[in-house]
Amino acid sequence: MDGSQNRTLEFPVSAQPAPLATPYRTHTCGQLRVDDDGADARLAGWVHRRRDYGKLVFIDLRDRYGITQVVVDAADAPEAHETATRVRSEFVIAVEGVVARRQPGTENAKLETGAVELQARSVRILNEAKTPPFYINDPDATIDESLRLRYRYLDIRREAMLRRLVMRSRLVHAIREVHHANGFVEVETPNLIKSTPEGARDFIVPSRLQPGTVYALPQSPQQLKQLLMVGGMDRYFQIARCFRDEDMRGDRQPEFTQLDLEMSFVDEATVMGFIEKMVIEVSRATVPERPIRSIPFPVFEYDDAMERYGSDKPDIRFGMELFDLAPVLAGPDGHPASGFRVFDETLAAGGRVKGICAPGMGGASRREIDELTEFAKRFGARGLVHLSVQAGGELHGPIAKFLSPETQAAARGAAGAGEGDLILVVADTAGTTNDVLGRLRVELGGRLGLANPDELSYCWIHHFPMYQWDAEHHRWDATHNPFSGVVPEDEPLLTTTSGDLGVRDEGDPAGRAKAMQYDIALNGWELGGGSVRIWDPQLLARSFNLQGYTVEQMRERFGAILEAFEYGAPPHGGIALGIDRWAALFSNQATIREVMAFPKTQSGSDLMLEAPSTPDDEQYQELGLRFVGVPEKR
RNA sequence: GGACCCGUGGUGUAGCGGCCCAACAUGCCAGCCUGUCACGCUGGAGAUCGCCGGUUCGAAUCCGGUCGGGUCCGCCA
Repeated sequence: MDGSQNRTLEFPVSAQPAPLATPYRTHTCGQLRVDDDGADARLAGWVHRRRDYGKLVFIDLRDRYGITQVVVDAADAPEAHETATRVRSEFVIAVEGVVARRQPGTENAKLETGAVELQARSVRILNEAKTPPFYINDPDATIDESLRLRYRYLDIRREAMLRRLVMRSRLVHAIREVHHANGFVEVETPNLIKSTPEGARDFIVPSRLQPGTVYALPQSPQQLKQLLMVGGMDRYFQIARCFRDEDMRGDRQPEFTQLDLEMSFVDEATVMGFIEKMVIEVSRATVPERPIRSIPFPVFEYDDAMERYGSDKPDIRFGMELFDLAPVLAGPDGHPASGFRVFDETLAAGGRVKGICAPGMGGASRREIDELTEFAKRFGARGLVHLSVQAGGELHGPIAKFLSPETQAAARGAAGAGEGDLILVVADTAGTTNDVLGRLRVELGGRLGLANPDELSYCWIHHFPMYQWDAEHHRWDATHNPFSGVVPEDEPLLTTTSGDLGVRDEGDPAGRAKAMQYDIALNGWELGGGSVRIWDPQLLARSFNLQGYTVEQMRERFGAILEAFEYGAPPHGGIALGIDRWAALFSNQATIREVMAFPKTQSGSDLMLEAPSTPDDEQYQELGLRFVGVPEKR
């Protein structure tokens, strides 16, 4: 997908129309063709490479659109030649001359402009350049990422980075087109707002006009878009910047971009239907070369996804589903009687014994097995049982001797395993078992190369549980979004065992309620999530109460939206998709940093601007601020 | 908050207790070259091995700390 894998064309970044001619140039460096033979032209750009033959100098001139070879001949243009010998890599120059078809046999098929060259009449140095700290003209060079970030403006000159940003621009453009074509209105919402609890820590901005108070940066425009629905906007979208003060990962930055949208008078099917159509159109417009694996997108019940893939964002480009060993291990009376105590005891205690089958890994080395076991333990498993399938169907492994031939055969059947395969089994609580096997599945899928890297495999996961029990605070916590609606048939469950909403218990019926919550996953990443909201103020209050908010806290934190809902809120629902993740997946990058112009490091630094920094005295004064308890640094 | 990995001329790597005041490639500088396109040839400059401290007769190499970057857990949707 990326430049490093395809070097037939250098800088085929953009085939867009040329910009208007300017005093510096008549054409771009990606534009000239045989048809221009004999024409006068001016080009301007950066010196990609210079080849000096003494009396003859070649300069590869580069801009965003491509590379054109400039020839400077001392015999034809002595002054230009003299300048050309002084030119160095990354100098900014302007060249005037005549376009000429190259001599037969000297054409360069690697350049789109490779059939012609610009024979210079004059060469002007617009700006000199220091020797760059890394290679700009070598697409295969590996460069330390912190160096790239420190000199991001140079990194952006590199083909791979440039094409990713151009692709991202196409992505956002396609999003806007599809939404406008479907009657959506793009509305901007403020970035200086009030804290809206969404689980993550807020970034805080102190107010100068009201010392002692702060704004919060939005974690998402969630409440604002719902208020737009109350405002009758009907169909809203925004390319919204969001801020969350949490620790970073390859797919998480403190500020990131979401496609945020909301629709009125809809149910789950309407919203998912539109989003699916939109996602398909946007994918085809942005990366037409990448096939979408299945349309319509597969839809999984949350419970089902966890059961089959051990994940709420399954990568379904390959199978290797988890399987249940409980039926296999049951004795004639239905009680666990495999003979292997760990399995039997786990099942008797209400846990799960499940496995996955790694095709062709039956010959895995001791070292590989240890690695996988270590992997499983890191995610909470107490151990990992491995069984390799021998030629006669017999299972080999440390615990194989506990299993009768009948049990072995049944296990092989459940696993769908054949000769040479490796069966991996985890016995633990349902949560741990699924989680560990789900992670193993992704890990092994990667090792075995089971996923087609070209495919885009979207799927839906919906009907998440409404709440998770928060033992520490003794309350129900919204699994996703505190505004998510409950599926109509579960509405009566939004109550407590005691019937008194003030008294909450882990066994409350509310724990069984399913949300009208849908996530969309792409190739094993969570691309986005949304829900049909609770629009009935009474029901919303009930839900908030289950989540442990008192009436006062609700007023304090959700006052605007609760009040708004008393003035007639339409049924509404929406979704938010991570643009950075989408772009990273479209360009097969492992981190969203690769599709952001100026990302931050894991510790939240901008290595180029050297942010964050200490405020100056005046800022402290104006804001009435003082840092206390900050360790001396720097 | 925690675990792990990385840090050597401009860049990417090698060296992993004395053979190293550090090697290779590329870049850079100078000279030569009229058809190259990762041009070629000749010559040259350039790092005390992130930083601080320790162990040792001796440290780029071992240990501790620290700073920076990354991956992951927690956190986060």
